Amino acid sequence: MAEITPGTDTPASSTVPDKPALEGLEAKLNTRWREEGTYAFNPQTTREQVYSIDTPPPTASGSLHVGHVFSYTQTDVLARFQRMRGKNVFYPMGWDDNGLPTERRVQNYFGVRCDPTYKYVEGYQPPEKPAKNQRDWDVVSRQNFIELCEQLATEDEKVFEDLFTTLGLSVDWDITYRTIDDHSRATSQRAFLRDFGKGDAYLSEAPTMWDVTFRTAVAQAELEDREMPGAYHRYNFTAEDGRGIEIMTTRPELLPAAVALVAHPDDERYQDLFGKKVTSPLFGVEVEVKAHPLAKPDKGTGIAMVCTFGDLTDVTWWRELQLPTRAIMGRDGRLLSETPEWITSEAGRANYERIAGKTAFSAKEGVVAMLRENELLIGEPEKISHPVNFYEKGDKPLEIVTSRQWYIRNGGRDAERREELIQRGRELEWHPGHMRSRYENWVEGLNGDWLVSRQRFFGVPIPVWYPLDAEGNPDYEHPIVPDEALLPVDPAAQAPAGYEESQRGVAGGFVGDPDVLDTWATSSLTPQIVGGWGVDDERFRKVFPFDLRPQGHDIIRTWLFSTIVRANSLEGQTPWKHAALSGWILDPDRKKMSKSKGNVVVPTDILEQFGADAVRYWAASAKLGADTAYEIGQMKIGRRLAIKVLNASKFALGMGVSAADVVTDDTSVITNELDRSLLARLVAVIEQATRAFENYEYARALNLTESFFWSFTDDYVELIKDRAYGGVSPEETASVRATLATTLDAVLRLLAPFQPFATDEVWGWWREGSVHRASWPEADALGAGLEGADPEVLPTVGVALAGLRKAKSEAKVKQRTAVLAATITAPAEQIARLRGGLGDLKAATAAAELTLVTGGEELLVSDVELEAPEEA
RNA sequence: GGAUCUUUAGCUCAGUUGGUUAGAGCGUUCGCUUCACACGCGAGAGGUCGCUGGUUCGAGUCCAGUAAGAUCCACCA
Repeated sequence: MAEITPGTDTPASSTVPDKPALEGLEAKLNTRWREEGTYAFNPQTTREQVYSIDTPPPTASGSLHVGHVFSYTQTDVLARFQRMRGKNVFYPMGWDDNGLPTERRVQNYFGVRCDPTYKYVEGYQPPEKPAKNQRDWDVVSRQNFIELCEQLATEDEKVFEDLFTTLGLSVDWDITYRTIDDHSRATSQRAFLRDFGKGDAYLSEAPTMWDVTFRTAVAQAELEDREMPGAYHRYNFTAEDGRGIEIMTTRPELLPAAVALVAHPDDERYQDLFGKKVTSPLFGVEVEVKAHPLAKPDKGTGIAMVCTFGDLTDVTWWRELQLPTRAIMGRDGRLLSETPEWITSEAGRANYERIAGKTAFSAKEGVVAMLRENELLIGEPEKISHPVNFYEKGDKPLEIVTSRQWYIRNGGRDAERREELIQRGRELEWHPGHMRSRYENWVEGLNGDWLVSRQRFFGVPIPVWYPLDAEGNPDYEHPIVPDEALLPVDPAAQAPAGYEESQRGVAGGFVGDPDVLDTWATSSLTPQIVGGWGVDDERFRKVFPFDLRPQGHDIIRTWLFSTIVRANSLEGQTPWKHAALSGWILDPDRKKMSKSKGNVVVPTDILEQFGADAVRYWAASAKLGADTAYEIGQMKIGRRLAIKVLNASKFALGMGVSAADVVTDDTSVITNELDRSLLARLVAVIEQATRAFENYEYARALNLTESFFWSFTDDYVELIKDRAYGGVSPEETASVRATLATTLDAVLRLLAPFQPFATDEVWGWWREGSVHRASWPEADALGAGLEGADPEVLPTVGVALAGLRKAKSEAKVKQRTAVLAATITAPAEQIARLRGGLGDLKAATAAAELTLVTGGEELLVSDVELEAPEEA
């Protein structure tokens, strides 16, 4: 963290080129930064010195997206600010290679399939070319599959690392992790076992949302609604007195699974039926009529058919009314092929056989056909469109099946814990603040604990075994857990302590839990994984709780929430101090960019086309949380700014400006009023930009700095050229040089978080080291040295300058055309300011005579006499 | 059904605790090869701040209502 002492004349690392350009800066400076360890975390540190970032690990097997560029730039800008403020920034990078996307990619890439019951093969080599037919794929053990994943991930990660370095992320590339590597698996399993030890993780047999394609249970956080066509079907149940009780349902195929009819307790129509039996049509099964306040009298006929299970309301009724379980939906999404024993009538059993083994869709057609044949259907089905639950990665509606699953307590079944988690959310500073309400909405809407077991093969195995009793039945009440020192383990491949592998599946032996953990069960531990929880306590204490969690607002309910759940359970606190929520990238039509819409922009192309500083400018112009249009125009502006930085710096340094001219507090050399005015404005910009950054409003800091910089180049630099070239006096030249040096020094620092390449390139022309290791500019000392300086001199002279330029523009002559005479009328105060820059104004406009007149309400330039145009 | 955000120039957006005549860039129009920059420079046109009320000496800004768009959550018979 060597900071250059301002004023020392140190050798520059490169010279000012004749034609400064952005091309090639990314490669050149990235090499230097890596060699010099510019962004390395210093482990010799105190917690107070550290600013730690819990960076989102991108899915390395996914495709590069312009959204990556957008959100990661926003984080990087904040990281660079903190680093310049003297923080020891802990900015690692992780790769999320745990989960379905990687599973699929590894399968297709190598032509292999994972079967956890297979034995590990040392030195396994996948087929040279993947077999075309999936049936011919190699079948490998979980450990071999994980190794293949790591192998492929290494290649995929290289692509991301290249993108991120080209983009200029100031990540410490020596600190990386993968969510499927040994350390992450061990951390995930250790955390799971700790939760289990405390009773925060538990095993339970219960109805769960089930994806019939992937054949796995899914959690509430992975659900999404999709609007689907459906139809209301009406038919009668038969009461004891022979009366028909009409019900309305969208799922007639579940009629064989009916367990009750439910109406509202106050519904007068059904008072006499409560407690009575009714019989289902077609299947002749008796069910009881029950009362429950969740039944809505105005919905359908006011009385609902409860099945096990059609939807989550059925689950509630089943639980609260202690209804029998009559499951007919298999885990493959087909009705059970065995006729259920509760259907006893001959006709009922014959009817069931007609739909046995069919998919939900075909069974529905079958039941409706039977209802029609028997003239039991009341009216025609009424077509509707209604929301249906889907697994976010699935393409068939979810079913509800009963299965034994692992859960982690998340407040979904416990008001006290829910309140605690809401409280944790309030301890966190949200940027922007309104994102907190999304978190609270989610927590308040939880309808159960977090289901973490998945019936998949690839992932972090659930680290438990079950003893088998004398009959060979697993004892789920007493799982066998491994010693933490042995983690990570694979219960499908390893025997628990005290058992031999030969006892697997044998009565009196053991069986491994076949499932893996939900990918979020590992992703929720990124602070623990990268912080070295449990293996490097010293580091963990220095980085946890993290200062910043940057992420997209779409994953508040998953990543952000689950991370809080784990930290709350494991550490009893909020895992971070600040959460920065990035917005979406929208295409120019204001639609979310996505692969399926075919409107994805490849980020490497735009980096190539505009340069990293330009692309970063676009990303950093958007506030946190703001969904932002993908806009090439902003990148062009960013590119223009970066080029301007190079050229304006070239000009200033060409005036003989050097590091020795930079002023920090002793401003005695700066005697000119215009110069003092510029610096007074600079001080204000530093103050405001710093405050904005402290509030995570980097876009505002950029805006302030940029505006100042353009007025510096367009007005100030144009005004002072004559003095800078030495056209007035040595004192005036010294004043200008000190002002140029001080301004350039500060502007480079202010822009460094946004445009790290152009600013560091210029830094190398006249300073030592990297601007990214220089300190953030301080306003106080400089401001004190400028006491009495009038910040309004420059803009007032600027108005006069514009007036004279306008006269030339209207006359359609060159700007360097001489002004023979002109009158400037203004109130006394402005006339006084004008005098401070009158010499520069005359020189810049080639004016021979400017008459100042006190009067009027605003500054007016009049009676401009211009030199006659030259002969062509 | 609950919650949140957005609405300012043709476009993309600033506008901090209410304070003179509402800003920027792009685009557009008219000019200029000015010795840092044609990947440039200068100048101009362009807005009753979604709408209706209210508070106030004063409202783009605060309050209430309303419209349109977007998002999150819940519901899913």
